[in-house]
Amino acid sequence: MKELSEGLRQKGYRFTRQRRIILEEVRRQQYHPSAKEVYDAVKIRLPNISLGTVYRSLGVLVELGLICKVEHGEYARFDANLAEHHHLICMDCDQLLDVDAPLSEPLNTQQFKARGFEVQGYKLELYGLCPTCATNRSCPKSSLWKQFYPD
Amino acid sequence: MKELSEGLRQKGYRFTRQRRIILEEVRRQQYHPSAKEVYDAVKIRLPNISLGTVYRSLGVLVELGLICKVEHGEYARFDANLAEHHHLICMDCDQLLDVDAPLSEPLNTQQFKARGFEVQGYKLELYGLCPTCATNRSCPKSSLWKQFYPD
DNA sequence: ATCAGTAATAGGAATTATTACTAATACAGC
DNA sequence: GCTGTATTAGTAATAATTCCTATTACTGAT
Repeated sequence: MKELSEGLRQKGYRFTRQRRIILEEVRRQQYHPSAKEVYDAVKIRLPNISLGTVYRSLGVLVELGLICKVEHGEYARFDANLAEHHHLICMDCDQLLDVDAPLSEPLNTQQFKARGFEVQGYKLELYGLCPTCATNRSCPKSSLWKQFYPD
Repeated sequence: MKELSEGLRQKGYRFTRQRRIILEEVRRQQYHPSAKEVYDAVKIRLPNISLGTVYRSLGVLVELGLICKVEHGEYARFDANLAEHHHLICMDCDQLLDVDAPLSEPLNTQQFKARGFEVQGYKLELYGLCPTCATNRSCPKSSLWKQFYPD
C-alpha cells in the first residue's frame, strides 16, 4: 500500500480509508470488475460507501497508474494487473480475459512516424475464443452445438 | 449500394430509404461520427428521421460488416473505412484518427495458441500525438506551452 | 399494378452508467 | 487537540442508448 500513500501525497491528494479499501478490492477480484461490482465488494467492509466515491476513487487510482481502465461494452471495467498484457474478448462466452504474455515480436511504434504520428503507447484487444470455449468447441456438447439446438 | 441491398436480403432484412441514406452519410463523414452526428446529417435529407432508427440502422450496418463501431470515451463512433487500419487517440487534442497503414510486421495471432487462446482478429489502438499536434509541439506556442501558461 | 402480411419507422418514454452538487465528515500539518 | 480544506455520503442531474407502440412502407404473390 506504500505506492498508494506515496502516489497520493505526490499529487497532493489525501490517503483515505475508502481509497485504500477500493484498491484492495480491485486487486482481490480476479475478473475485471465494473464500478458497480467494486462498489458491492467494498460495501461489505464499508457499508456507507457511496457509488460516487467509488467512481471518483477509481479515477484517482487510474491517474496514479495503480489500476487501468478497460472500456468495452456498456460499462467500464477495471484491472489491477499492471504487467504488460493484452485483453481478449471471447466471441463465444463474451467474457473479457487477460492474456498475460508480451508480444513475441514487440510492436515497433516508430513505424508510424513516417506518417506523422508519434506513438507513445498502445492497447491491443484480441477477439477469438478463450481457453475454455476453445476446448469445448471440439466437443459435441459445445457452444457450437447451440446453433443446431438453440435454447 | 449493391452490397447494402444484397447484404440486407441475405439476412432477410428490408432495404429502406433510411438505411441507404444513413450508410451514405456515414461514408461521407471523414471523421468518425457519433450516432448523434449521423442523425444530424441524415436529418437534413430526411427531416422526420428518428434517433432510434439511426441507432438501429447503424447496428444493422455493423452486423453486415459495412461499417465498424469504435467504442472509445463516452459514446460510440462509426467508421465506414473498411481497409485494414488502426486508430490513434491523440493525447493532446483528444481526437480519434485513422492510421491507414497495415503493420510493418503482421501480428502473429498464432502465438497465443500455446496459452489456449484462439485469436481470430484484433483491434489496435494507438496513443500518442496526431500529425498536427506532433508538429506544433516543437513550436513554443504549442500545447506543451500550456503546462507553463494554462488557460 | 394492387393487395396483404409484416418488418421497420417515428415519436416519445424508459433505462442506466456516470457525473455533478452540497452539507457533513475526516485527513494532515501545526 | 485544533484548523483548514479535501473528501465523502446521499441524492439529483446528465446523457447515451434501448425499449415500446401505433403507424407506415417494403416485399412477394396475385
